[in-house]
Amino acid sequence: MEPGDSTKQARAAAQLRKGVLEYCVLALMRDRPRYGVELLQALEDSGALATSQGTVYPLLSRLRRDDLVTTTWQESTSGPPRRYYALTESGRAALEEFTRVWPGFRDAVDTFLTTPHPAHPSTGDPA
Amino acid sequence: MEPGDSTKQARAAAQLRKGVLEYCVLALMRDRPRYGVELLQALEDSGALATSQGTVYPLLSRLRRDDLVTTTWQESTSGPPRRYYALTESGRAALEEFTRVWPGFRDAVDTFLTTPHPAHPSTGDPA
DNA sequence: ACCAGGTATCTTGCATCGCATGGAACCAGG
DNA sequence: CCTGGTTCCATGCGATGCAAGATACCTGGT
Repeated sequence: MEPGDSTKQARAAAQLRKGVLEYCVLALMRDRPRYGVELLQALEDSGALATSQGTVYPLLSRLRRDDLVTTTWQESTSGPPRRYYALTESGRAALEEFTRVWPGFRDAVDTFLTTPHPAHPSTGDPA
Repeated sequence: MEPGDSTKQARAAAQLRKGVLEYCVLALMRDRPRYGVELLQALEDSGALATSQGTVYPLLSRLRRDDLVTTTWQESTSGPPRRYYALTESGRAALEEFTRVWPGFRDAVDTFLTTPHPAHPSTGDPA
């Protein structure tokens, strides 16, 4: 890790991932079942959401525990068998729910970051 | 709580807030010192980031502990004195850092949610 | 003087989450 | 047999949002 920007950027980005990662993983399974390392690589390719196995596998366990995904073992031509994760109906519903909520959240953050916040015209004492 | 959407929406939104709240609070202090209840109301007004005192005050304590904000007591005309929070240089730097990181993160999530994810053309076994 | 209500701040305990670390299993090739 | 690559998973830590409760100040009514 370079000591220059990695510290602050990593800190901000790490907190940012919280909660969003779950739904990005669900989104990755939307059109096709995926297996662990594949998800890891897709997140890595996105840049801003790169993470580690220690994050993804417990996350996948939670998704399975909550019946958002089902898994099937499938043999591979280049290594041990892979566990493929596919969305259940609940998983698809959760993904759609998040897709509905996300724009409002995103725009709210954008507004906070870009809009000036002068003295509130109708709140606080005018003194 | 209505059993329909509130549960899922609340769940998704709650996880979403994690990590972002800190920087939205810093953003609210960018142009003017703020006090606790004022921040709470501003977040409430935004809709998507509404939260409670039990979230904001520990957050403000952390910001002060990490020297991202300084505080000054100021008397009020309508109640007990207020503790106003103002950005330090570190706090302003952290806010700017987040402002730099946020667009990339936001766009990455947008891409995951809106882009179809068919079989990867250059990854995975071609079988 | 007394008490109720609104304003404002802060603490405690809980559940959850990202992550570093480490380990285990399977397969191919030397 | 043994090394290396691939894939999976569990454990423990630190940080965070949150509900619930406690404390204190000020104003106004009786």
